[in-house]
Amino acid sequence: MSVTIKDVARLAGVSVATVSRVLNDSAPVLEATASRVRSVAEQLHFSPNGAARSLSMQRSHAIGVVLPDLYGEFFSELLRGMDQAAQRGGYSLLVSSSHHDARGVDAASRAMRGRVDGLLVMAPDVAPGALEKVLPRSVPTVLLNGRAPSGAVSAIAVDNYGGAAAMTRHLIELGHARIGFIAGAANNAEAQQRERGYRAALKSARIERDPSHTVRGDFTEAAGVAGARALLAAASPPTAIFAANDAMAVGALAFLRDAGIQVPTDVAVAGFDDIPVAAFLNPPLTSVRVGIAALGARAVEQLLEAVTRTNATTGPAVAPRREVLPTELVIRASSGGPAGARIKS
Amino acid sequence: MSVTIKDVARLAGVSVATVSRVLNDSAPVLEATASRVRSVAEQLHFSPNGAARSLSMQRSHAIGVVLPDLYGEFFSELLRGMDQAAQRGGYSLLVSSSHHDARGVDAASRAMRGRVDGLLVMAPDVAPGALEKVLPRSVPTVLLNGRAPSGAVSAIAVDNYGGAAAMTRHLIELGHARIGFIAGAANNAEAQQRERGYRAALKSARIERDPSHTVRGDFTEAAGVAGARALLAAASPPTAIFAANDAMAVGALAFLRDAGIQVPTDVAVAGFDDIPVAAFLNPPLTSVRVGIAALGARAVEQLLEAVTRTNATTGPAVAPRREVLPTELVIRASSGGPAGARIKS
DNA sequence: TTGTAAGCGTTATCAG
DNA sequence: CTGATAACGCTTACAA
Repeated sequence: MSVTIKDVARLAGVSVATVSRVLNDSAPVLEATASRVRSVAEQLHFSPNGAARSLSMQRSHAIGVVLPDLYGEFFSELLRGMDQAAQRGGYSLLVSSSHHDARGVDAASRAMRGRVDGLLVMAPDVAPGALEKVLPRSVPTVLLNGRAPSGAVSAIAVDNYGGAAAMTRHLIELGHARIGFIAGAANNAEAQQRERGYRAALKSARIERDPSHTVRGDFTEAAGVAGARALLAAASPPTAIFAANDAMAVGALAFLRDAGIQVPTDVAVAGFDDIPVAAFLNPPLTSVRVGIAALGARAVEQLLEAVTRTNATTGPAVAPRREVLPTELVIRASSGGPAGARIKS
Repeated sequence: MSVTIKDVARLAGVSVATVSRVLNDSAPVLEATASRVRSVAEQLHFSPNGAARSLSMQRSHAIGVVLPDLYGEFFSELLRGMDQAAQRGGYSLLVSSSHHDARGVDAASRAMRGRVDGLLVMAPDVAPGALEKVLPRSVPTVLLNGRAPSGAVSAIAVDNYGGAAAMTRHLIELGHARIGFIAGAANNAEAQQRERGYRAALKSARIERDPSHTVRGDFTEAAGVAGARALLAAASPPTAIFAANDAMAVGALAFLRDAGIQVPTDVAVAGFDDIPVAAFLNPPLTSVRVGIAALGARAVEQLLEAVTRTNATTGPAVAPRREVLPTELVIRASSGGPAGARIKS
């Protein structure tokens, strides 16, 4: 098989303990011995076995990431932020995706037992109760963008409610009274929060909500196409369309173009997330900026803090935290607002 | 700490060996004993420690993925395909990104030693020689979309050359003689191959290449904006722009819109990769379809084949393979071609 | 059918 | 400063 610390020890004429000490410089070693060890290790292309290391040190320097999906620019941004923060802390990412129910999350997190020092779980479509039941208590965990669970687990999320409300207000201020909403899946926590924000803003403005002005999608471009089509078929079609995420807004824009409807002149369009491509769309998409990569990075940082604070023997020793990241309105041409403006919410 | 197999054994009144046998059903156990063990394991929420398991079995059921970057829809698609294929085979993904030089790849792959059964390395901007030197010979490895290395390592790639040539021909057939090219980074293998395809197609058509019709980018949207701007500032500006990837094509489209230039009437635009959003752009983007997720999946499958064939004691026992995936031209409105056509190349 | 014990490759403790 | 050796948690002969 592969070359082990024993091989290095033998060839260098020392004990494995000494090799370990040299390579980690965890204890003083005669420079003569040390350099001999180093050169042998070099020649043999030795690098320590991670599994053995994890087992012995009770630390894997890896964190597990459990995701619902891996579709679209949102997730690559999220992973990018996570990976950066992890690498900064000397950690790697063990990724597992397409877990949409509690059982899937359970299976994924079990499979990671012993291989990760902490868990990042994003499961917007799993009920908090069910979720909490399957989360391992052996490693620190941070929940991402879900419903805040009842119990003692840390969570970080985006201000979905506030962002959606701010966007809705923006459209209202632009003079729109009939604002269509392309919602996300009914059981998706983020989708629900954004929808509540939309409704609340309408209510505050004393605008009665037309039920035919809300259609349900699933966060994909195709759903945006279908959603826009449905909204415009309403008895009194909306003059603005707010999609619960950017992918659906992209679909809406595509539909409107095909239908020969001008944006924003005939219908204004807005999205949520502000994925990188949003600024380059035609027209550029007004959106709610989330700072996706920053969200991922923050989640990792919070988790790593808990990990390093967690003494292996005493168990999780850090109070669960709940963090909500603010959003910012980014106004571009698709809404017909004062392009370039950014409004913190 | 966490509950181990010993705890289960003790509470069930059996030996750890029996617990192991029951949980993996690796040997016959009296049903009475078995169910007792299972129920104790259940109650204790036991799941085996992965590191210990890997160490003992010499198999981690994880594969390492070393990437240059994690930016844009290309990489989320790629990871999606990989994750799907991995999950199908009972494997997880250990991801490490932003490795642009041989040293980075070296560090990443060393860090994965003992934690993964195989390695997927994408390093288009690392010279094959340098790359091969740092690749571990202890685990099977598959190279993704790089230059084919000299030696004995498997590789899988997309037909960048053929795809780019086909796209260039498409634009020529549409009547364009001045075709601008927004290239990728000079040291990026994929970018080079695509550029060679573009040049070859021009040559075949006896079109003399205007040096000012090639500008260099870096695969980002911003580079596409700058590239389009530079091309249109040429003494005799091109009537078509072919960007070496879709992200840059997106940037080009954005620039053209801002400049009030009609696509495809004034200038035709084409990209490469056919990322999912391409079909929803305005206008829809003509591109070279790569099947990004399929590429990732295929890479994992090929690697897994090598992994399962690799006997732990005899070392890699599978002949290195080289696979090139075909591309397909997807013609949409941005090139002004017969929309909906798909041409295999 | 079950238990004992020898690894797997490191790190860390304890003598020397 | 260095070497034995006991963990780490699991699997798997080998015995019984």
